[in-house]
Amino acid sequence: MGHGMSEQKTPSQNTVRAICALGLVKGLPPEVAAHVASLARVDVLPGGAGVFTQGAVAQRAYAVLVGAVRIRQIGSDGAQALMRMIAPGEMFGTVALFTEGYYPADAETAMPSHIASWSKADFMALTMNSPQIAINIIGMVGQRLANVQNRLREMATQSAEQRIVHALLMLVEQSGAVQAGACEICIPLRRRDVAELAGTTLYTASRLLAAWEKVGLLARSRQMLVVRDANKLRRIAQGGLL
Amino acid sequence: MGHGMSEQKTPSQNTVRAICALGLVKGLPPEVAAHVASLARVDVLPGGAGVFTQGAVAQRAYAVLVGAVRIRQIGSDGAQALMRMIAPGEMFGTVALFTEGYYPADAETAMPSHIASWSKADFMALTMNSPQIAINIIGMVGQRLANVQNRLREMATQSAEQRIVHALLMLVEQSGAVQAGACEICIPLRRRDVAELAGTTLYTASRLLAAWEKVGLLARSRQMLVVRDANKLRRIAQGGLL
DNA sequence: CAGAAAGGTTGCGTCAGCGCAAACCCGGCA
DNA sequence: TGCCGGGTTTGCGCTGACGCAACCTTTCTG
Repeated sequence: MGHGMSEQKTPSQNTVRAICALGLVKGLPPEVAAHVASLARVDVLPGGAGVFTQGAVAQRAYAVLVGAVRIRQIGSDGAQALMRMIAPGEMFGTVALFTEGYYPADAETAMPSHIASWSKADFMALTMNSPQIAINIIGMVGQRLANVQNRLREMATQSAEQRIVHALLMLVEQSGAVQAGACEICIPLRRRDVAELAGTTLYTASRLLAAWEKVGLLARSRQMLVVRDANKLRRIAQGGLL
Repeated sequence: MGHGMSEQKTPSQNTVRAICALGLVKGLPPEVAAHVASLARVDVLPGGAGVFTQGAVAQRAYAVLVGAVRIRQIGSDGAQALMRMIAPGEMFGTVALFTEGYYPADAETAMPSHIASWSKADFMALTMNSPQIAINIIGMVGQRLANVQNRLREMATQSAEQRIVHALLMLVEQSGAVQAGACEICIPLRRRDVAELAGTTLYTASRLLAAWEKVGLLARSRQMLVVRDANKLRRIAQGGLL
C-alpha cells in the first residue's frame, strides 16, 4: 500500500462490526466472522491514494468499510476504462488471488476511506477451511460477472445516452441514499468517471449530464450527484430519446 | 433440455476421460475425478439445439465435451449479444447455481455436440465437500470475469475493426487448430456471430471479413474460419487502420 | 488573497459505422 | 431441375458522437 500517508490500525469496535456485515461471511456463525475480522488489517487513506496498481503481484484482498474506491483499467494503447466504483461493504482485488496472480486494474480511493485487507495466505486459508466462505466468494464473483456481462451487452447495443443512464441507475442501486423523494449517489463522480463508466467520452457525458441538470432530472450537491427523478431516468434508459 | 431429439447416455470410456480433463477437477486425485464423472449425465445433441434458455431456473451445470455452444443474451429491448462461444473442455451455466438461480442467457449448440451436465444438488455437494473444487470454480469464474472486463474495455475504447480482430484472436486462442502456418477456428461462425461477439452490426462485420478474405488474411473452409496470418491480424488489433 | 491547477462547458467540423434495400450465393429438397 | 430459405454482399445516405479548441468555474496551495 503505503506512500507513508496511510494510518494503519488493527480492527476497532466499529470496523469489526463493518467486517462482520460483509457478504464474505454471510451465513457464518458470529465467532467465525469475528475471526475473519481479527485477521484483517485496516488502513485509513486520504482521497486519491493508490491501493494497488494494474499488473502488480496480488498480495492482498480488500474491502471498503468507509469511503469509495475507483477500479480503473488501462489498455496497452493507453485508453482507460472505469471498471467499477466500490462502495462501503464491497470487496475488490480478491479474484486475482485465485487466478493469474496479478491485479488486472488500478485501485485508488475516490475520497477519504477506511480499507480492510487480508493477506493472500490468510485469505486462501479461510477459503480452504470454510466451504461457506468459498461459496460466498463464488456468489460475489458470479454477481460481478453477471453485472459486467449486462454492461457488455448494453455497450454493444445501446446509445451513449442510454449507457450513461444505466451507469447512473447502477450507482443509485449500489449506494443510493434516499432523501425526500430524491436519491443521492454517495460516491464522488467527476464527468470523466461517468464517461469512462459508460464507455463514452468526457464531452458527450458532460453535455448530457448538464442537459439533465438543466431540466431538473439531476443535481449536484457537494461533489455528489443527486437523482431527482429516477423514474424519468428509467424511461430514458428504455425508450431511448422518446 | 430435451425436445426429445437428444440421445442420453451415462458416461462411457471416452467421456470419462474428457470429464477428468476439465478445469473443474484440476489438482484432484483421480478417484475423485472419476467420482465427479460418475455423477454426470451426457447428452448427444444435434446442431442448433437449445440447452437452456435465459430466465429459466438454473437446474444443472454444463460442460462441452465435443462440439460447440453459443451463449447469447437478449436485452429487454430485444437486442442480442453473443456473450461467448464454448469450446470442448469448457463449462457453462455454472454461475447461476450460486447466484440468483436463473440462467442469464440462452445456450444452444452451434454444431452436433456432446454435453455433460450435473444436477444442482450434486454440484453443490461436490463444492461443499471439496475445497479444491470450490477454488477451481473461483478460478474459472475469475478467468471469465477478467476476460469479460477486457472485452468491456475494448468495447468502450476501440474501433469496430479492432474489436472484430480481438474477437477472432480470442477464438483462435480458445480453439485454434494449427495446420501449415494457418490456424483454423474449430467453431462454426456466421457473420452474425462475429458481429454480435464484437458488438457491431452484421453489415460492418461482413464488409471487414470479406475484405480480409480478399487480401488473404482469412479464408473459409467448410463453415469454419481459417486465420492465415495471425501476426498481421495482431498488428491491426493494436495499430488500428495503419 | 493571488495564482495555479484541476475540472467542467460548449461551438463546430468531421467521419466511422449504422442500417435499409436490393441483389446474390448456395445447399437442400421435392 | 427448379424452387425455396438462410446466410451474405454491397451501394448509398444519414447521423450519433467524437474530439479539438477555447473558455469558464471551482478547488487547492503557498
